[in-house]
Amino acid sequence: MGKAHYHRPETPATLTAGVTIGVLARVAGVNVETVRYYQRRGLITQPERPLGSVRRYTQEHLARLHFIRSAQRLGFSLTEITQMLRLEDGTNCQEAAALAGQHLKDVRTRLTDLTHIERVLSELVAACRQNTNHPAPGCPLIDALQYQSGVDSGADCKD
Amino acid sequence: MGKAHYHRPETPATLTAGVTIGVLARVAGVNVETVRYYQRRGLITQPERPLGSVRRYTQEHLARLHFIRSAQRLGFSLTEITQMLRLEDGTNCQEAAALAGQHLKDVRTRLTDLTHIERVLSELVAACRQNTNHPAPGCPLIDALQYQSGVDSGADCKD
DNA sequence: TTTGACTCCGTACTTTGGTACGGGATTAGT
DNA sequence: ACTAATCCCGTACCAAAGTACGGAGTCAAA
Repeated sequence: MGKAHYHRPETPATLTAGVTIGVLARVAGVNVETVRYYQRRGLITQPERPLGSVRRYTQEHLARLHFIRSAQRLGFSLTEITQMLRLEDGTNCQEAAALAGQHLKDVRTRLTDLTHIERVLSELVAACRQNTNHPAPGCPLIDALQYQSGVDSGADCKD
Repeated sequence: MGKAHYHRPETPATLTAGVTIGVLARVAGVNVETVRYYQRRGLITQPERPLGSVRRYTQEHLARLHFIRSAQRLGFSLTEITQMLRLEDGTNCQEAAALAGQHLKDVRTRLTDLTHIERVLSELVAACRQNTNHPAPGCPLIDALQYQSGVDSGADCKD
């Protein structure tokens, strides 16, 4: 931020004429290498190079990056996002919903597991905190891990 | 299971005299390579080789493996487990609690994020499912990702 | 025109938690 | 003693989502 001595015309909102990859990345808030990586994975198209010059990116590329970031925030993997992008015209709403529904199932499983972990862990931490007075009558946390009773989270029942 | 033509004396509960890595791994329910990997990471000690023979593992190694698995079920990383193992004598209960408390904070953050994701996602899926009748009036899911309003999970507030 | 910043491209490296492979040593059953 | 199964050890590989690097080309301001 504010490190460049001169600035390229960093059209912040419009970028109508097409911008370089660096500007696109800055506007989208990602690393240049990330944009290249997405291109390699086929998540965004690579514009043609105008006669031995550098590539110019447009609004559509920025929209794609927004799409990807939004989906990532919802926990979709790049593979899942790739699948969704095949349905991007919006005419395959039910397919998209099926995809997201499967993902939602995964999210709910993780949620259940994490809830259990939170409960066990907070109980153990609380027990340790109440142990302050005595110097070494054993540690509830270490003991629980040692003898694994009640530590079973059920999280490894993957099916 | 039942594939070996002859069986090594696979002492299931006692393993007092010391067993080979393969037996240890079977009893603990992990892969042999996993045991080696833990050794490389310093999570379990490597017993001496008695005069050009193979290493023998004891109850303590099995206990370590149980400890590691229990901690993993609670979502601790191997790095965190390494730290906890330094406190394994149980005399540093408060330190252990501090470590676990930090982890608990992370767990709660993930829990909050996932809860938000679950809500947004289930709403979007429900909206898509109600969209059945019309062929192509736009897809709520795709649209939400496209224009990223309300999709913000807050999950990228890493601090 | 020079200089500094940026682009392009391929390749390699990162992290986490392991798994797989290959060749030589050892061990156990017969 | 023979043979099959293990062990040992180093190294390479896997997924995911990038990050880093190096050299050559290009571009824009002074």
